[in-house]
Amino acid sequence: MLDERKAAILRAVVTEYIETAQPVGSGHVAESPEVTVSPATVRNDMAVLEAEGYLVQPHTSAGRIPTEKGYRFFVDHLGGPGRLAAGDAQQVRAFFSRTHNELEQMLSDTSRLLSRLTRYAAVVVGPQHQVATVRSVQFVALAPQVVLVVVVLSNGGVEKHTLDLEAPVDELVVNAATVRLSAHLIGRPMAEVSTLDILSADDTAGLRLLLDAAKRSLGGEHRHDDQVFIGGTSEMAASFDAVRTVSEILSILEQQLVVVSLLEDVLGRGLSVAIGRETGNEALADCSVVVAPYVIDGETVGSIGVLGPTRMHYDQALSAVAVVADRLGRRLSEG
Amino acid sequence: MLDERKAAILRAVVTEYIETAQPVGSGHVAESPEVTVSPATVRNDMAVLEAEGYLVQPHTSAGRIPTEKGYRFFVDHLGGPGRLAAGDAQQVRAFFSRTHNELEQMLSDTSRLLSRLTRYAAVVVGPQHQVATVRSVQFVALAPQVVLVVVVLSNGGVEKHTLDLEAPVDELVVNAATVRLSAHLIGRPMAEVSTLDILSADDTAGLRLLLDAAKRSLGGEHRHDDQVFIGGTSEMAASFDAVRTVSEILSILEQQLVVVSLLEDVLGRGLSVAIGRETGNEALADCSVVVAPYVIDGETVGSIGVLGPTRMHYDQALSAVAVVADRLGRRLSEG
DNA sequence: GCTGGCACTCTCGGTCCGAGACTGCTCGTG
DNA sequence: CACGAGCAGTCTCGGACCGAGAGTGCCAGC
Repeated sequence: MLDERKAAILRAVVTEYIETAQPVGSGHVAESPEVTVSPATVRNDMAVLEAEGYLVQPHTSAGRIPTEKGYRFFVDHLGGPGRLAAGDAQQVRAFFSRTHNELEQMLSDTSRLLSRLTRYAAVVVGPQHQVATVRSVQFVALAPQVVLVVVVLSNGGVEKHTLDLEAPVDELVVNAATVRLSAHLIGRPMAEVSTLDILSADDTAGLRLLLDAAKRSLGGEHRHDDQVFIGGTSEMAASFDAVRTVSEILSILEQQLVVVSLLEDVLGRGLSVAIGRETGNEALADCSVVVAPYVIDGETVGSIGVLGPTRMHYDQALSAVAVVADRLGRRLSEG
Repeated sequence: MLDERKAAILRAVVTEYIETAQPVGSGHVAESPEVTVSPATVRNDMAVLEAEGYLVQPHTSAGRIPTEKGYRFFVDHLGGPGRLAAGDAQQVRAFFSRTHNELEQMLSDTSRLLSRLTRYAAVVVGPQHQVATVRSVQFVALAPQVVLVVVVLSNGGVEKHTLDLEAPVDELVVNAATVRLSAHLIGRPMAEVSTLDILSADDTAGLRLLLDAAKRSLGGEHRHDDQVFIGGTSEMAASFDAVRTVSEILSILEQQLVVVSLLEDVLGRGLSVAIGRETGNEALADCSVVVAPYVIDGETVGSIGVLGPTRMHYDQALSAVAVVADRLGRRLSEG
């Protein structure tokens, strides 16, 4: 563990480096109000901090910059109170009290809000449909062998699946399927669809075909269906200085699956911040990710996060993400 | 108009500059097989081309680079045959013969395909719902004063609108609205919704309220609802060398409205290529946009395009966009 | 009218300082 | 003996300088 003075020095280095992106020398640290000793003493401590892996020197006779371990200590032990600036808090309140017509529109706007607040890229993973209850089910024939099943959920979400059948089905069968599935599913959470016993022995082959396809499609692996909304990539780009880096990060962000599993990994590990390689993604070595889950009616159904450089304003990002996640969850719980 | 030799010289400059991103000198041009004169002669002609605004010199005693006017002439008069490489053509065929379950998934994948083919950012604007015919209409109550109207279209698209009502409506009214609107709308194109006379004199106030809200919402300005799928931003980023530029372009791409109107502007002017400032957007001064409409059942319903640096491989981009637009339209026409 | 030749210009990559910013170490001091 | 002042040493950075290379414009000759 670090003694108090070393912690103060580490904190000064991290905050100044985040601000200036320049290696920080002992002189600057000594000027910090929290550090009351002379530069020479600071130098001794910085040498220790380097030996213990919290700081590195880009080259001899340069200042120091934090390592991942340094940021980690900063985030874990030196984190500020994390209050949102008054103006920003006001902005969030205003945003969520405005009316948002469509669910997707609102989630997309939320990612913009979050990126505006933090000036980093923001990711919003839409609420899992699993926990929402079903309000309506309908089969619609598009072609003789193609039927669309449309499910409307209590949170305003709509899920649709195209069913490609092996045999043509009749209009009557399609209607029968609608009636049958509605009876079983309405009022129940989506998650139950895979456990339901819908078929009965005297159903026609066509009806069996259709219901079976619907059950497989609706109950299947849903990872695939997660909606992801990403905003603020332009702001994110501005905080790096190599096009190469930006391009690699964009490439990651374009792979929605990767983004979703990234967020869930981070959440799963019980953390809400992943720094550099902690993200588990080599291409994000220069990035940090701040994630928070959001909760609807007591259930964790999705997550939001921001992605920025390792030299991120962690306290601001943490509080922004926390507040927005909280508000979003509450807003979606209402109705 | 340019005489044949000057045209050949311009072409050589443009192609080499596109390849190397370096100013092109008279020596290189003279080595081109299409140019048979000596460097000295080339120099004279290049001076003329510069005076007429087709080329510029970054500084004295450097080679020349094309101006927007130079690119424009190149695209208009010097464009190659524009055949897709065999491998790429194969890739497109394979892509469109694969099954794509959901419409949105397919459009999103199409933008990826196009960006992979061209190595620039690709934009796909989803088919306007206006021309598709309605297959199903349903009202679903979410809360006493909130009703969702869900419309399923013949192309597999689903449109949903949240209706915030001034007064609570009854379940019976919701069902009545479903029946009524279905009767009027099924089998007709979406566009007709605003011209329909749905209400009759003896309708209850609740039904009037609901149908009226639905009509306004479904028939309203639909610009807002255009679905836009953007892919390949990472590849686009890699072709610029200033982070600042990349960030500005990303900022444009994040504003979907701007992107849509950009594509439509370009189409509207009867062009399919906009070079630099021709895009009408100052932030895209270093970019060019190649756009093609796609046609479903004889109607132009959407457009696709790529966005890259002004020093773009125009012939490749043009052919890729043309082929993909054609295939996409055909694919969506089938069923 | 085209071309070879030539003088000129401008960038680019290297080298070479000197200034500045740090560090590590040593030694005096409370 | 912990701290701090002082000092020598190191490394980067920016500017000056220079030569090589690339390219141009012009001119004279075929």
